[in-house]
Amino acid sequence: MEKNLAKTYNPHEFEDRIYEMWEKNGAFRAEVDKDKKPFTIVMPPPNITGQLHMGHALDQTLQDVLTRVKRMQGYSALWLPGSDHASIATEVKVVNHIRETEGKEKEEIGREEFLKRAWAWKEEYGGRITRQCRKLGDSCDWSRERFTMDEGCSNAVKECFIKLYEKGLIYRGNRLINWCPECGTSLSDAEVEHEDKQGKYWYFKYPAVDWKLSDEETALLNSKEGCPVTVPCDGIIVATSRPETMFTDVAIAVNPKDERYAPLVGKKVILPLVGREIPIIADPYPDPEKGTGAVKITPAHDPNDFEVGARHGLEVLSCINKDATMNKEAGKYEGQDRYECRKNWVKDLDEAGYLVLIEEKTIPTGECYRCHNVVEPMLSDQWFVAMEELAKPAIEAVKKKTREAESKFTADRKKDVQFVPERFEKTYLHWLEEIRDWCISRQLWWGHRIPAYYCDECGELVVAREMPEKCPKCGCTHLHQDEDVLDTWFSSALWPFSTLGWPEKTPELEYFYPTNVMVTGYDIIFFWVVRMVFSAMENMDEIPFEDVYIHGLVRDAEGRKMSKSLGNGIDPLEIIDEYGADALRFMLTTGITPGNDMRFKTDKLESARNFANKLWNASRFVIMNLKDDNGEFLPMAKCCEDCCGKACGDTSDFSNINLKAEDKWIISKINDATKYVTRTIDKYDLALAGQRIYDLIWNEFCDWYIELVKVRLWGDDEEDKKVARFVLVYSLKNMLKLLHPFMPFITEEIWSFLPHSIEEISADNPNCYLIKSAWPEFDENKQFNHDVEVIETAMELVKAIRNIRAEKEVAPSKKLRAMLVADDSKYAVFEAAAQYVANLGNLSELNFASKADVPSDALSAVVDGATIFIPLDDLVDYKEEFDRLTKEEKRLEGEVKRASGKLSNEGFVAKAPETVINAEREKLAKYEEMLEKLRENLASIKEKL
RNA sequence: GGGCGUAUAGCUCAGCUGGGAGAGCAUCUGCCUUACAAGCAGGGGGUCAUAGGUUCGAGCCCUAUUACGCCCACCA
Repeated sequence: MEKNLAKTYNPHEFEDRIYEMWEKNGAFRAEVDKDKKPFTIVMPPPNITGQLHMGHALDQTLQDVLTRVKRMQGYSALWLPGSDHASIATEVKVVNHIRETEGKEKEEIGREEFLKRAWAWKEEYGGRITRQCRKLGDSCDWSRERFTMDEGCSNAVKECFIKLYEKGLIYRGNRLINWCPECGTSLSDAEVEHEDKQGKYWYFKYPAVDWKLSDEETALLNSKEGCPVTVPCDGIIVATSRPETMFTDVAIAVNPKDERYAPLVGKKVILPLVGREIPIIADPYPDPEKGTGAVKITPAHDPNDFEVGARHGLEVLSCINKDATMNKEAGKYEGQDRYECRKNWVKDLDEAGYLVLIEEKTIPTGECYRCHNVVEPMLSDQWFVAMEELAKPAIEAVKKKTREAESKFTADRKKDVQFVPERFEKTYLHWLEEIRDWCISRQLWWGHRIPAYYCDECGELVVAREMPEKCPKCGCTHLHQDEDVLDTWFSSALWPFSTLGWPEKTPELEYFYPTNVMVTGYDIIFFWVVRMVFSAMENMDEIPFEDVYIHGLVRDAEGRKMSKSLGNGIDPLEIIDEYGADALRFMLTTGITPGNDMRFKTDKLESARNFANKLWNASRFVIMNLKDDNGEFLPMAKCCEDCCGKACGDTSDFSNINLKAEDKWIISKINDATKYVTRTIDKYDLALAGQRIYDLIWNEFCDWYIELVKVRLWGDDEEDKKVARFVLVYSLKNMLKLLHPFMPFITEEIWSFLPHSIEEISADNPNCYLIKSAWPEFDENKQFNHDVEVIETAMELVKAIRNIRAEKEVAPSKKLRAMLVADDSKYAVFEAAAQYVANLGNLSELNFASKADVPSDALSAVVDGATIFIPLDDLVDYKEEFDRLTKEEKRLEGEVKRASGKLSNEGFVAKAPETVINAEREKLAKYEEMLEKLRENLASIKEKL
């Protein structure tokens, strides 16, 4: 029975099967294990509203790579999955769904029925997302899966809310908030997106009430350059981008330092058409340089005006309803939509002669981050978190000075949060330093209902976990709960510890917290990262994570943001169907620089898929050669006699194995790569790590080692065959381990075809799956210098021969005769290299010779320490050969010029580090010698021309 | 108004603390060489945005400029 991989790489044949095996065997289960160090990542919970998009795929693959590496390095690695109820986003979807399927509005079916449907939605779509995570290969501990509205998380929310309320950090207040008329709820500042929109300034005249300016005063008023309108003597002109708010203007403000308006302060004007008289007040807010220098004040519809109003004790009148229609303050426009009213109102003002000027302007406009409708500043009773006190520890947790001062003394746990890349620290700090109170109540049903109760009798407010039996003030037994729910980010903010059991003191919380790294996109630093940090500092008195690894956005091939409206989104599941999850993962993790956006190009995917195929075939080659005629794995080298008796490659002790130079070479390459990959992954440079593994497998193992080893596998030396097989398996296994975090499926599949040691198939590891295998070990001292030099010298010569072949268009299959003229000093190296050169260069013979023995018409190539000659008999075109050598001469001349230029620079010799100077001297000597030899060859060819 | 990012081969992008410009794709040439045509071998292609500066030495550090992009911000 042939036991080998299928002929072609087809990820669909094994990806699902392997994932099932992992899950069945509890491979991702992370235990509280005091003998191991914990490593924790808590997954940013995807919303249950939809399906996985490419951003999730990137985010999760990064986390999975990190988790798998740490798991292999012996940590108890927990990647905790979950999903977010996404209050507003889900509610919108469920409302639409009910409208479509039942033809009803949510108010018609009532809160209770609505929530039933929302939970059903959650069951359906929440499950879909976790299935998609599995397709991606996410190695999360599904037994610990959480949901932001599950019982534990809900308790955490209540606990936190009550604690903050009792400390006075949560309060209820009537303040100006952002209101989305479409979603019908308040929004936090972070949920409002600012965009410059094309709009207008309308300049209106507000007529004077019993006053008139003198000619001098009028002239003074119009003395300012740049004022777009001429101000009359009997009224004031103000500009507004929102005329529909005029109904509730309560004053006109001018700057007290603005001399133009000094005579008018204290006077009154008439609100056009409305007829109400309003005062002209002096306040520092208006900027004399802008517009006319006079500003209308509408406290209920503008945050600035609200403050001005408060300073002057002005009335707060509102003319816009929560559905963005006008109320009775708007008089005959009552009931009209805000924009319809604007149109009619401006028209009427114009006809009445109050409209002075219209200016086209770009207006900064606030939009709802969910539905992108224009947000209305609105006075409303809401719950707020007082941010000033909470922000301080969150700032300290990230600021550099803290880190430097404390890191020296921290034993195990870090006290500060490190951003990767560091620059996002600025974004974070800036936002936190300017933060305002957080409006956390939402006029929605889907979410954590605010744990506040009101007495129906006396109106007393009680904040408690459960509804009180009776009012503590009046004893009335009729209470009702606050109708609102909390901002969805309130529960997300507790995610790093609520998922581990807080407020209970669970062993998990003790062991896995603080988490090690939070992986997320820069687009939710404000929404989420900031709030997790201050929530953790407040509730846990500890940071929530040590590192924040910020990644960019996945854009489409043209660099546009993927979005539903553009229809340019790419479904990760479709990509997996076409290329396999491994290819997608490799593409996502190697094509990026931390913090930068990436473009989704299919050529990168193909390249990753081809790489998988390459590995597949190389593995097929290895496995193919492991077997004897009976289809059994052959007994292998010494190491294995102690364990499985097979070519398990499971050792790094080579002392009893008679390694050949190429064996040592590939082992040293694996050591180099392992060191490099370990180092770069520790720094979150996954792309560099992935690239190195790619090079190791493709360029070093496939292109060279396999080719070098073939002749031995096909030879007669049975003992040496065993060595070759052993090194093949050893190399392949270590490469699989390095690659496994990036491409878990294919590596696991190949792994299952390889022989394993007793340890690897022990009871502890019954399925020998790679996921529990150790990260490769590397030995700093194991460099095998001489042998490595032999192989690399051979590689140089082979390349030179191949170059000659290609340039002269000699068929690769044609055997060539070659002569090598080597320097005495490196003779031994060339002697050892000769067999490899002959094999890979496809030479019929390779003789060592002295220059005198070489025919003068031979083709030649110079390498460090030797010249190789290929007598081509009648095939030589001297002109071509002359050109070829001239080209090479120019290259060497360039090298010599560069090196000698440096060395003749006094400053360089005086100031550069000695090692750099010596290296440069050696290079110069080498290239001068090579150039000299080449010129000799060139001269003899020239004679033939 | 503040803050940040990006400009390197035809395209998409790497380039770690300054010490001989790289990859993938595309392109050209030759190959079905018994793991792989999703492949093998060889080649061509870059004044590292511009201008200064620091340095023995700059793609990398500093300053300014230009272009594109992003984020924050209560200018009527």
